[in-house]
Amino acid sequence: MKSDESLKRIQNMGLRVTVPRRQILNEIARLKGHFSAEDVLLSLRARGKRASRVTIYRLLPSLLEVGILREVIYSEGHAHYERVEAKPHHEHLICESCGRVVEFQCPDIEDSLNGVCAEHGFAPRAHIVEITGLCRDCARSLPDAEGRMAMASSGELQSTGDMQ
Amino acid sequence: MKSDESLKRIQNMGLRVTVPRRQILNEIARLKGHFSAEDVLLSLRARGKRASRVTIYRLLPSLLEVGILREVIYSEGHAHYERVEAKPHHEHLICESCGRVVEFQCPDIEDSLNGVCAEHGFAPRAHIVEITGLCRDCARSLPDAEGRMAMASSGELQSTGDMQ
DNA sequence: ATCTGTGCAAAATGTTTGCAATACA
DNA sequence: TGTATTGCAAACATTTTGCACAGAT
Repeated sequence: MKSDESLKRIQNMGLRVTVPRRQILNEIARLKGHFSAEDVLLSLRARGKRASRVTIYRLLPSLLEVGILREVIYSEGHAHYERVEAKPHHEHLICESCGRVVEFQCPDIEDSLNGVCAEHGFAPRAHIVEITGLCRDCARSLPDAEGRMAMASSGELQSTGDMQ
Repeated sequence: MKSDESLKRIQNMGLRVTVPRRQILNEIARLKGHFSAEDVLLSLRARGKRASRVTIYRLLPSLLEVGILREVIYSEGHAHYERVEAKPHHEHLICESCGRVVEFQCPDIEDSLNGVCAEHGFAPRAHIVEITGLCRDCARSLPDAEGRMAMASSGELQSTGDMQ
């Protein structure tokens, strides 16, 4: 999405178009993957722009609200975002050892979530599906990954085959 | 689980059994639902015990590691835990308006996650599935909350942050 | 006796808020 | 003009760390 279009969107929600906001939107428009508020700030500074950290923190929720961003990756103690239009919705496999994040899509899961919401009369706004554990490489290289293979859930959520 | 058994488990992983640890484990053993580090502290203090906040923060990760606790509820800015044996694994519907948390189980989702891990050669340790939105009551009482109800019953659960 | 665990105080994160100055509409 | 927005500094909430002392094995 061009940042012009984003500007129009935030304008439509009654927000003013300002220089810092334009800069932030521009910066976000060029970010590819996941990013934090701090990432946006550093990225801005790297190109000599000086919108402040506070302004970023204040703008991000609005960008969530108008659907320009979505929140992702909840298991790391701080907020991560990504542009909604940058890629189709997906979930994450997060390696606890090397930090690698693998994305996946799974229509079946979406369907199941669907059903659950319908059952409970729940109006969903967003969902998180994250699996944490060891990626193939780390599972191999860590000599004793015993204990880690035990699922926290009742299900037997174990890998059987080779990765990717 | 009796805290004796928990003590044995942490002993087996090379940790010493101490008074503060015994108190913390005792307190956790009587907690029913979700709780934070702070909850444990307050709960301890309420019964005149004085294990420190720091000790709690240092013990919790070990309890995760030995499978006495699991982490739950990631979308609130601080860590929440629950006893693994307290209830079977389940996922959460979280109302953004009233804060109510509804638990649900869904074998189909577990199966799907299973499949995904197998495909990627990923060794899962835990997973999070959370749906945030509006519970039935809040969806009704909030005057048209930005079209959130749109798919509540139609069965079209949309992607994260993608509801507009 | 040894070495781990404790707890205080302080630091480190990540995020939010009060307020005076500024800039948009 | 009038109000929303900015940015600084300071507050905040949660979690982590340095260090000297206490306690478990």
